[in-house]
Amino acid sequence: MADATEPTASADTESKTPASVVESTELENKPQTAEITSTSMVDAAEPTASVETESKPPASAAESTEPENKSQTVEIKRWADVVDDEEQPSGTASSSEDKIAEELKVDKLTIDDAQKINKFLDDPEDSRIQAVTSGDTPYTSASTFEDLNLSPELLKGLYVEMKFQKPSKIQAISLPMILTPPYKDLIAQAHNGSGKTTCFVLGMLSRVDPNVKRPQALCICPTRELSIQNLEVLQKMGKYTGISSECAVPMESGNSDRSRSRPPIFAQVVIGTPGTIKRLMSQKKLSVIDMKVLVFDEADHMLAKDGFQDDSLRIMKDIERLNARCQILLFSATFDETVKNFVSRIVKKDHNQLFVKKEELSLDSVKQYKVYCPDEMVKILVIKDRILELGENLGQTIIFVNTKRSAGMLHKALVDLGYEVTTIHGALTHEDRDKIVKEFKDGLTQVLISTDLLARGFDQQQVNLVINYDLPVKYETPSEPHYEVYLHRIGRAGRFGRKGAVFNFVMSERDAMIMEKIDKYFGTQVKAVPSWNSEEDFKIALKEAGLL
DNA sequence: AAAAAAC
Repeated sequence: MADATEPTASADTESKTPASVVESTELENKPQTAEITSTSMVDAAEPTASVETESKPPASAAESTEPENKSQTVEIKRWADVVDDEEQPSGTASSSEDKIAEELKVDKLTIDDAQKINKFLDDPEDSRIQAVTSGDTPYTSASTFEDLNLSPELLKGLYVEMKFQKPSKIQAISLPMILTPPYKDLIAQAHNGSGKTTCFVLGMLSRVDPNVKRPQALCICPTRELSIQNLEVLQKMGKYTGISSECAVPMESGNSDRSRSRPPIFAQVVIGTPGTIKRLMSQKKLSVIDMKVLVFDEADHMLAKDGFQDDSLRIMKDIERLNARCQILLFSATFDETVKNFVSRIVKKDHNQLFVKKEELSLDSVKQYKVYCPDEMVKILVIKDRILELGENLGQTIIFVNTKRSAGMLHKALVDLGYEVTTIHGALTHEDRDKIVKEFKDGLTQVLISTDLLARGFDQQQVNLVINYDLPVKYETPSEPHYEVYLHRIGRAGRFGRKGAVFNFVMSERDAMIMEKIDKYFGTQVKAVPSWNSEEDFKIALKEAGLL
């Protein structure tokens, strides 16, 4: 197990973002001014956070300095974690505040500071999130959940159920923007594992009027699995609020009731996939008249041309027609330039935005490697002799492939060799998919082969190893890497700042080129494992990654 | 000719 590193994150600083304005359209995301007032930066960071689907983790926590402690806090978990309990903080030093202060003066953008501070505290190169706010609404980043005026029931859910202690960086920055009237739209990018889910889940829960027994918050996700996972987080966090919620995903294909039609939805919060939501709306089984918040998780994909753009826009327009002021929240770890431009045009003019430069998007806690494999047979041998043998004690592993066929073939090859692995892809029945995911989440299976079905958002903290059996490439131009998918895949390891390793299998000259392009794009230098045939080389790599 | 979603 690796260590549990606990991330921490935190943003502590409070920065206020002044407004900078901007029209989004024109300035892409260049933030404009923002100053930061850093008020206090005080504490070291500790984040706690959330569960999310993705984001960057921070690392370590240090806690010694903790100023306040709430009595209600139960255990401390750090960055996002929900589940895990291992934890051990590492100490980061509370670094001298002066240093921090010094840095602070320098900055320009808001959230940047938060990161700088954090940098000193824990994670060495942390990411900077650039914020661009519109209008003159001032926002102060939240150093504690109390700063957010959440209901006591919701706070209890955060501390008792989620075991969060304080907001992670993205939470500290985005929550005030989400919860402060006037409720502006938000486009938010944050690292894998940093706690984005908590941001929009809290946003949905806190904006629901408990007295109105009709749907008031809707969250659209790219897969059935992610919808279910997000609903579970919401139900846990909102346990004491009494707010009702429901999943709107395709019904069990169970033989028995296909005929029985789905009943109308009255839950106050609805989370689901685009097709089902669209259908429910057209059948008038999902009323959007009281909708206050519309969330798109993995928003870049949901609004991409080759993603769910049509369904997403349709849903968005149907809601806005009845409710022009419905707040739209877009979250993802990735937003390529094209999508970024597109989404900033479809949200309201006075929206706020948070972005992270692509060069700062890779998680430092997750070490990336490439392994030259002469042919397909070698790839299987590497999986068998290196990964399955060595990896057993390292936590769980996800092996990504590009096609369902590839998934099936690899699965068969490994099973024939006597290994226990499970495989998931969209051609399986919903029941089988649910079962495979549950077994993996329960830790009953160690190695999971998957298509990009699980590339995004899947949150299983025990995953320390990710294998790109096939490198992700663009469908239209297979010689080009699919940068976003790559980032999402590797983000399945290193949740919340934990350590992890990624092995990219490079079989052809084309693959080598793809890895080069990936390095260039993200500003990384993925190291090569000298020989696929050397157990020692893999051990060194894993040791370097902190897994051995 | 893919991944997923779903009619």
